[in-house]
Parts: sequence; C-alpha cells; structure tokens
Amino acid sequence: MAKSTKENRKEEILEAGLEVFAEKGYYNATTAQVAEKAAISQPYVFRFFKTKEELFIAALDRAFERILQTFKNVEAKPYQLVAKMIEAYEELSELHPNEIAVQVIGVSVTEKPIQDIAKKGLSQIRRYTLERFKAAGVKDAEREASTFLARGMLCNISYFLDLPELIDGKGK
Amino acid sequence: MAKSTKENRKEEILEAGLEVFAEKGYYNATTAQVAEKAAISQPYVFRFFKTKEELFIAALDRAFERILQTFKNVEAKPYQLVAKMIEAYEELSELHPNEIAVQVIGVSVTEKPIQDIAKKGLSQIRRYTLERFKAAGVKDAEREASTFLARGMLCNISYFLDLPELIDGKGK
DNA sequence: TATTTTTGTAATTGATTAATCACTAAATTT
DNA sequence: AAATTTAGTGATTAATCAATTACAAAAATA
Repeated sequence: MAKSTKENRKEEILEAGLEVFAEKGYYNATTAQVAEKAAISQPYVFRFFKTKEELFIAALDRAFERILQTFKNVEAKPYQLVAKMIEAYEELSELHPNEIAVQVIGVSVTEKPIQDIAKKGLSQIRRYTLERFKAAGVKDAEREASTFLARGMLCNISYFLDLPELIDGKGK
Repeated sequence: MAKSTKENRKEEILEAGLEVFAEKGYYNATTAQVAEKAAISQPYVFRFFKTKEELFIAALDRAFERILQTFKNVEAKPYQLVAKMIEAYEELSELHPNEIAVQVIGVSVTEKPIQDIAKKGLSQIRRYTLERFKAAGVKDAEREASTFLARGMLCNISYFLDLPELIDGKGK
C-alpha cells in the first residue's frame, strides 16, 4: 500500500478540489468542504495551496492541460481527423467529468488570475486545433476550428446544466 | 422631465444590476454597488427585489427574453435566414453588451433557481431556432441549430473574456 | 536519547455583506 | 389640518469563511 508522500497529499487535495468545485462552483465551494473530502483538517489545505484561488487555478489548469494533451495524442488520417478528435473529447468527458465542469465554471469567474488561465486554455486549444486542421487539409480550417471549439463548449455547458437537448443527438 | 414612478425605479435598479453583474459577476457584485449605481441607498434595493438572487433572475430573464424576441423579429427569405439571424445577434450584442455578459455568468451559477432560468432561456432559443430553420428548409436543421447556438455562446464567451481570437474574423 | 523536522489539528480572527430594523420626511387622502 | 400612506435612509445584525496562530504528536536525525 502506497505511503502518503507530500506530492501524494497535494494530489489528493487537488482531486478533492476538483470534485467540490465541479459540484458547487468556485464561490460556493468552501475550503472546509475540500478538506473534508480529502479527509484532512481545513487549515491543512493551506499548507499545499496558499489560497483557495491558487487551488482553483491548479484545478482549472489541469483541466485544460488534459484536454490539450488528449487532442495531441489523437492519431488519424487527414480525412478522419475531425471525427477522431470528437471521439477523443467524448471519451475524456466521460473519464473526467469534473474537469469539464470546472472549465465551464472557470470561464465566468471574474478574478483576474483565474480568468487569465481560462483565456490561455481556450486560446491554446483553439490554436492547436487550427494547426491540426490546416495540416490535415481541412477546407475553411479557421471556421471549422472555431465551430469545433464552440460545439465543444456547448457540450460542456449542456453537461454542466444537465440539459442534454442542447446538442443534436445523432452526429452528422 | 419624467417623474420617478414606482415601475420606473424598479427599472433603474434592474438596469444598475445588469451593469454591476456584467462587470463583477453574480457573487462578487454587492447590493451596495447596485444601489450606488442606481443612486439610492442599499436597503432600498430590497423594496423592489426581495433578494439579490431575485434581482439577478430578473436581469438574466430579460437578457434571454430580449435575444429570443430579437430572433422572432427577424424577417428573411429562406435562403438568407441564417445570415440574417447572425446579423440580428451581432446588432443586439452591440446594443446590449451587459445582457450578453449576464448570460455567460448565469450559465455557471449554481443556485438552482438561477440555473433553471438559464436552462429555460437556452432551451427556448434552441427550440425556436430549430423550428425556424426547419420552416426555411435548412438542410440538417438539427445540427445547424445547435451549431448556431454553439457559435453564439462562444461569441458571448469571447466577448466576456475579451478574447476576440476565439472566433474567426472573416465569416464564411 | 536528546533534538529537530514534519505532519497535522483546534481555536480564533477579521473581513465581508445580504438582509432587517427603526426611524423620518414628504405626499396623498379624508 | 389631521391622518395615513409612500418613499426613503442610517445603523445594525447575523452568518459565513478564508486565512492565521498557536500548539501537539510523531518521525527522522544526530
């Protein structure tokens, strides 16, 4: 059985944070709830993250990092690239639903340092997708990339609000 | 010069609320800031809206109501329907930027009564758009409607985050 | 085994803010 | 002009919570 190292503890708290933030949002989540989920005392959270904001940033950053990495791992022949990327996204959102929720939440938080992470995340995804589309010879790559991003965000929202009707069931 | 009737006052507070919420988000907006912008005392806000939540709901509801109405007012021949609707949306977002911001904010607030308004608003827009597209004989109307909604939401986010690069400059 | 470092908690604080209360002045009605 | 309703404010409260402090026990080290 693995011993609870320092990094290990930090990871547990981050994971607890993801859960609580996903459920309650940034402002309604309390550090006490995070602590409880991580099975430690409330003040101990601050030994690993200086502020609640810093903890949320770590969570948001992970969410964006993972989705970008997921896209980078997609291998596909040009003609099936878009389909494969959608597939990768769908897989990820089943595997890490909390990270999806945190993305939605992060976008409308007004604290500057958090907003900056959200901006960076969205920018990177958009940039990477565009490059990939271009390289695959996708027609009208600019538009396809922003539509791809847009539909992805709407999926996230639809998941977060529990409003499945927002997206069309049967894909094109 | 128009006298300040009761309805008039309520309207002023709602307008002030829209401004403050758009700038600070739901949780960071204080009723004192709303009051200041409306040039009244903080407690007086509560004579018109029982709670801060109720004020936000009124603001969010107005935002969704306006966008739906805007779409309903669009007249266009079938082949130019989509273009006209995009045009209408763009006009509206220049005319009422605060309502756009409030839509983004409303989507990730976790208070149930607020979330319900957001769900209703999105649902209605999606439903109406779909009907309209179908009636105009748009091919693959389901998909076009959700793409339309998705791109609209991404526009809102891109506006709220001040991240214009998210959407492709030159429309197709 | 004495000392220091690490891991952890209980108790407290300090700031914030929605909402209420207690009240006054001005209109309006009788 | 007395009585009542309407419009409005200053002061207060009650709750919440992020963050700090002060401490204790266990582990590691000398």
